[in-house]
Amino acid sequence: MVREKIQIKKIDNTAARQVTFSKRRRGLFKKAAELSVLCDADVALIVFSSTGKLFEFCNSSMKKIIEKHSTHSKNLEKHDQPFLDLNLDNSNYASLKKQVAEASLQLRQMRGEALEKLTVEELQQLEKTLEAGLGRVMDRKGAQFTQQINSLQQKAAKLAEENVRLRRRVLEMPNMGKQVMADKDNVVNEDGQSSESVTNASHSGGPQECDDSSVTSLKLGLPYC
Amino acid sequence: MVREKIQIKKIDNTAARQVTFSKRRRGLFKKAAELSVLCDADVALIVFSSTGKLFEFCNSSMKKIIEKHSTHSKNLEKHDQPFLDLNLDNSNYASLKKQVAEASLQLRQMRGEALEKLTVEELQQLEKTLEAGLGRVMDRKGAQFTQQINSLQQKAAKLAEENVRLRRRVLEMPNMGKQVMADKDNVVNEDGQSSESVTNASHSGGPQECDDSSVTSLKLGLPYC
DNA sequence: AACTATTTATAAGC
DNA sequence: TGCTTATAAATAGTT
Repeated sequence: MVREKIQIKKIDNTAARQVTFSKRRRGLFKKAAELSVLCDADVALIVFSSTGKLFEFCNSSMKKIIEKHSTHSKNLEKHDQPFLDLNLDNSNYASLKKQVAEASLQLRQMRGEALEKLTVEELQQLEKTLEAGLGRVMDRKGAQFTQQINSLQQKAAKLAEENVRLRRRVLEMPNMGKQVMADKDNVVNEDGQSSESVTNASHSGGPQECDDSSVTSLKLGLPYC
Repeated sequence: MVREKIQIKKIDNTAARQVTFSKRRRGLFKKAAELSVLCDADVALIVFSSTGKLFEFCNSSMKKIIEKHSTHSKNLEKHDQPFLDLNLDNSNYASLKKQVAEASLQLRQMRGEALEKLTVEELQQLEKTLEAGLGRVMDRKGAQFTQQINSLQQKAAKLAEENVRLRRRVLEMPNMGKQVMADKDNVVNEDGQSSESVTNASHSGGPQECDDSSVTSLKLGLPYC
């Protein structure tokens, strides 16, 4: 990266490797600390040198973060052997309790309860989080509404089409009288949900005028004809 | 580090913080990986974003490294009573996991994540909850501000009172000269936080005119005299 | 460890 | 999110 670009592969020369380890380790830990401060993140960094020496960094409590990490990855794992799991790291049990308590408190605070112990800064942070969440929820709701409206419009369009077809049929058979009734089984029913209004329409009399009143029930309030 | 050098302190702007988090996180993980390869080191890096999202890197097995780390630091920890705790109610373990999962999901949804599976009705409910919570948080914040202001006003009033008393004393003893100095120990110091300005004020000379300049440092910017 | 030429990382802006 | 650019930081090789 400097006097000459290097390949990222194990440095053969032991002395050189140790020097690079020292330099880069310092750089890495500095970056880790900066990230945790700048971005308010929880960072845990554990490094074992090739000689087995331990170096670690954590902006809060290493134990806490490791527990949090365990819980996170546990959620994704399958519960193959719960007993084995328990015996192997029973420390998780206590941490789970803590997590439940912590999550409950957070939930309560987001609902506006148990705010007494929060500082003004924490309240401000909470407010920001809530505003952001609220914004996303409202966006999502809007999207859902839009989707429903689109779906209804499509359905309405199909029904209107079907309606036109039915009316044509009625007009083409001006003398068939009650026969229209027998035809209702042939009505195309796209998805079952609208069958009621469709059959209602075909039930509403035998030969009929092409007046708008027999069609309005299919408009669903949308600008289709 | 670039267009402009930045101070290493929490980035206030949420959007900017997230952008920086993404960029620096990538950089940090790259460096961690390079260190592990170049220097044949064991590296484990766990990062939780401020929104609770987990990012991790490990050149080998996270579990292994954490265990290795535990072994190193376990020399300091005690094992209270892991067996007792477990045996007494291990049936709760699974339910605790469920609770954590449920609470996590709820928290994420309140933060505006994982909304895909929610119906419009659920979204509406969530929105109401968030609005209510936000309202309470803002109320609380306002109350906190009010309280701080009141407390400051009271403190200011007391200081102003004390000031009047001191000035009177000074006026009543026009010929005592340096004696005022010996009186400074009687100055009421409410909480220690303002002692500096108070003592400064009483230090600012012996017998003095009742000019405003000797009082301004006690006004705390509030409309008291 | 110090030096420094160069590569990398990245802050700000779009 | 990704790209660009100007500049700060990191650092490989040398001493």
